[in-house]
Amino acid sequence: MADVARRAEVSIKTVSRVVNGEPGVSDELAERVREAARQLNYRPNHTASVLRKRDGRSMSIGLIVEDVVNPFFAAIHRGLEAAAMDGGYSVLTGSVLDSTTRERELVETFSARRVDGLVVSPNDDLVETLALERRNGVVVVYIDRVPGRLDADAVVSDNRAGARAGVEHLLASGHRRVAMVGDTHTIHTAEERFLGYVEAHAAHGVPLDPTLQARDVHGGDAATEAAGRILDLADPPTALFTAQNMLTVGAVRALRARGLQHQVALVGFDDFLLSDLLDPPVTVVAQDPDEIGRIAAERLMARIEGDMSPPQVHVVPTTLLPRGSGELPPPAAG
Amino acid sequence: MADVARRAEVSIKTVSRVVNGEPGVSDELAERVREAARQLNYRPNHTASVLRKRDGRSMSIGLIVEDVVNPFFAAIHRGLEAAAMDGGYSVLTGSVLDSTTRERELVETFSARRVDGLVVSPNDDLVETLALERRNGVVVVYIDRVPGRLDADAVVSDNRAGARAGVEHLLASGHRRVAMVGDTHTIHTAEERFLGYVEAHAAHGVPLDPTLQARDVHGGDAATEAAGRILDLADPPTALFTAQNMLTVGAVRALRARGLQHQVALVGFDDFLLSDLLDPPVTVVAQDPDEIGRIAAERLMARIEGDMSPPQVHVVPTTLLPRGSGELPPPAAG
DNA sequence: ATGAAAGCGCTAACAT
DNA sequence: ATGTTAGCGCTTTCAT
Repeated sequence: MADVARRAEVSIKTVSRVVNGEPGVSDELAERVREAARQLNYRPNHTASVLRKRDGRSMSIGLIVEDVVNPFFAAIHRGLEAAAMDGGYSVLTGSVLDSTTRERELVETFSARRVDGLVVSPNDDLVETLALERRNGVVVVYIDRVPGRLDADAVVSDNRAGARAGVEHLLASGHRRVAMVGDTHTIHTAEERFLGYVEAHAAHGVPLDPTLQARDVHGGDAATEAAGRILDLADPPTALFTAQNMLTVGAVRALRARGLQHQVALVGFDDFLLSDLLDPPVTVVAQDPDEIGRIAAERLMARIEGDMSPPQVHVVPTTLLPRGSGELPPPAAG
Repeated sequence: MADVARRAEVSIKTVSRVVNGEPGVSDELAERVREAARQLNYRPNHTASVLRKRDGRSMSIGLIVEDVVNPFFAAIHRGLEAAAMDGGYSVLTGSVLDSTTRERELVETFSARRVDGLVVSPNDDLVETLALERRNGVVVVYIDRVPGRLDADAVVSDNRAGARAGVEHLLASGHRRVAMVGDTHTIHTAEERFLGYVEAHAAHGVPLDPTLQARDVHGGDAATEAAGRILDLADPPTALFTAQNMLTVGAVRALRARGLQHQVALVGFDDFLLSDLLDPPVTVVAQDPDEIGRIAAERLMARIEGDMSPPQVHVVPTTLLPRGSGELPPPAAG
């Protein structure tokens, strides 16, 4: 900036005014400054500007997700990025990849870089860590999970209602033995989906059979195995409900391996690419991850800009997409 | 930092030494400083540190891709992030989403934030913009495309050899009319894959038929339409080669719509989730995007740290994965 | 082993 | 309308 000032033969402050579009500079000087900046290929140093500014906002936010390759999180990322960019914010990203250490590292790194806010899917450990950052003025919005003590906004799918709708869809067409494959039960989201499964059964007066429930199943391979075990039972289910996209894919493989994909019905939670091209096409309860990302960004920006209203849970509705696998009828009663 | 110094009753410089693990502080003082930092919940201000430091490296890099939701770029993102984190770098991300304006904005934003380097898949316009940034010391690595004038490292799949292998796979099993659906021809990558298609034909002495070539096809819907048009020809192809993952999916839809998925062979470039679960399973030429991301990060970090060797193209091999769709034989000669 | 002072690129506060 | 000076949080340089 000093170089530009020298070249344009004005004071540094005048350059600052022109660069930031502040009033009080004559057209002539402004043009001289712009020309000098062009010649020197000048780029404002945003970080230096932040350092000096009164409110010190860095106009950047951090997104911490389990894995950017998971299409659900990738879509959240895109929704968030679009909204953030509209608001003038940049996005730092990090994948946790099941490593608690890495999670902490990411929070610390982003914090040292003075992000104005963080969007995270928290486990209860992390909520503690985040509490410290928040005392330093970092704003937090939770996605995909609602922490035990709600100390900040959270944006989640309507997990319970969505799961309930999916399972009721099966029960309504006559299924009485509906198995469930669910993720780690300490994850709030997984628990909610399980409750939806339970509620659907209660609503239809169908008793629950614990042998049909595989919980704490994490990842596609584990799901293939778990679904397989249940399908191989002496008294097997006539339908499956899988509570997460990777689990659904795992279950499809298990059904295929047994040639049961046209006999046993399947409803999955969370849509995935090509689900409509499988045989049969897979019925899913679709989430709206783009929207989750967008809302998270907007809540975060509102908070950064001073919104002090009490923390809220923002619930994004889900949509049941009947495609075939969920409409297979139960075998004629024997 | 001043607060910590006051609390520990030492000078600012001593705090700085402790925080940065520099020698020359007695154990006793160091412990006092650490305790004060803990009590005050102190976080070093990385940006201030960068501003003052001699070499002024921000230890951050920017990744600019077309769309973080595309699994190919998502995987690159993950590979890049993992390697960057190992090297102590943070990652800023941005999706271009087919907008040239946005592309420029992202470059400027990242530049103003003083990233040390950028990883981008460039179009020729952008290469100009980037040249300016590079004069300011920003290092660039290209991915997925090789620009006309090679002024920086590039990391790409072996597009030509991969495409050639895929098409030869079809020709070797007797196909003589192999159609091609390819992306915008100004994209270097698309052009290379087309050349692979041409080379395969030359190697097998099979003449090219321009009516079987749909180029400049962008996105899944366009591919469905383009593949459909070719399949509806009076003298249709017996096999398809699709040069990008979205195009492959589009072609699958076109085949399905006509009930031809078991008659017309299909080989796609770039693998995609569930390609093995479709009916028939889709034969693909798989890329290794994780590896592309990793190598890009490593080249970038080496350059940032002063590697001045001439720019190089790093070619990542591809793998033909025969799964079924590519092994459908041509109909018995009539 | 410890610290005081200057200054990175910029903006706030106050001149002129 | 334009400029001067101080200082953001930190590291460098140079003392002690």
